[in-house]
Amino acid sequence: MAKSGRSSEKKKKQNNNGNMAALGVGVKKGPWTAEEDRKLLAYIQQFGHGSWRSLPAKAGLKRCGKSCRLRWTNYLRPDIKRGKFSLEEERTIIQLHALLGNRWSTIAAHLPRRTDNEIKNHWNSHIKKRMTKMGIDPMTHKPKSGTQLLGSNVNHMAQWEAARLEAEARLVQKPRNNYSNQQPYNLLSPSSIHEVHKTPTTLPPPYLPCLDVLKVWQGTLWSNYSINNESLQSLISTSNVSKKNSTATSADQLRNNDPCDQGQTKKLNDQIKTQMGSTFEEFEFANDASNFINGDPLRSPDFWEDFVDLMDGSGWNSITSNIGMLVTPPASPVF
DNA sequence: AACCGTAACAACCGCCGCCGA
DNA sequence: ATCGGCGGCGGTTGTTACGGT
Repeated sequence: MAKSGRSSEKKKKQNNNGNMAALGVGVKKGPWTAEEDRKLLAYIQQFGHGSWRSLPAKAGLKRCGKSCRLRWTNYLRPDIKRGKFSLEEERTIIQLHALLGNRWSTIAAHLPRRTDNEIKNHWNSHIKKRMTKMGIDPMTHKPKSGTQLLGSNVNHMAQWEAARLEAEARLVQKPRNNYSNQQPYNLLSPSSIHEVHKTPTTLPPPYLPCLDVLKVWQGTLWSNYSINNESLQSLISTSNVSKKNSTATSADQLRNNDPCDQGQTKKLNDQIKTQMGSTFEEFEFANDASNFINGDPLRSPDFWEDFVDLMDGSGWNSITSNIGMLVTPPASPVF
């Protein structure tokens, strides 16, 4: 904890955060009723959630603010996708978990319209068990025999990629979390509140940045798993999605699916990727403005030193000359 | 029909970090 | 620099549904 000066008394207070019981008022727990859902939804529709702490009283609920917030974010929010996880979603979860561990909110940021709670539950009740059955340690993503699934170069990439994914998650989460902060929700009125999650949302999809690096990463990581594709397939799902689909390369993904295709930039990236191999990630990071928040780079000075060395003089020149394009090298920040 | 084990998922709890006073 | 309020996160528990005996 960064703020070490906090007293235990304060902690006690915090643990009762938003809890009406702390105020001596009876607070309801347990499953939410349809009536409670209706009240919560109606209030947020009209006023936005505002302060969660004060919401229950205003909305006429005998719940704590925290409970209301959880009910909203994990169940009532209209931009939530529910139901079975697709093959692609499961694969993304496994890959991101290999990189990030149990950082469910970060993982959720890369799965549009899925909540961290849902992903966590799905991991614990489905994926984790399947991995264990297959003799794979779900925490390390390695076979229990100890054989490494990831090559060393991939591990190196993983370090950077984990940082990258977290940074992207921050970018994703900000607009999504602010979605209803102070603004009333403008929804259709479903006949049953408990059908909210089945009702197609009238809201625009949450903002998601283009995850080129994730795509590249996925292709690389997947091809570096030493277990065969049939095993992976059974690990992910029993569905009949073709092996060809499931093992599409990052280049294929960029070529076929990339909604953010920017012509020459993509061509350059592809060429550089070929030229640079695993160091492509470093290039992309430096070349992406979203890796800087308020002007601060999301990577360490050490990284930039390495990167500048890499890009210095002949390295960059050989890449650009092979591509046949005149491109200025990405600038490194000043520390 | 009753009981039991398991799966799935909703909800809670405690801790932590951020931010404004 | 410190404190308190607040929201978010991850771990855990509780509840319900369902299938097998």
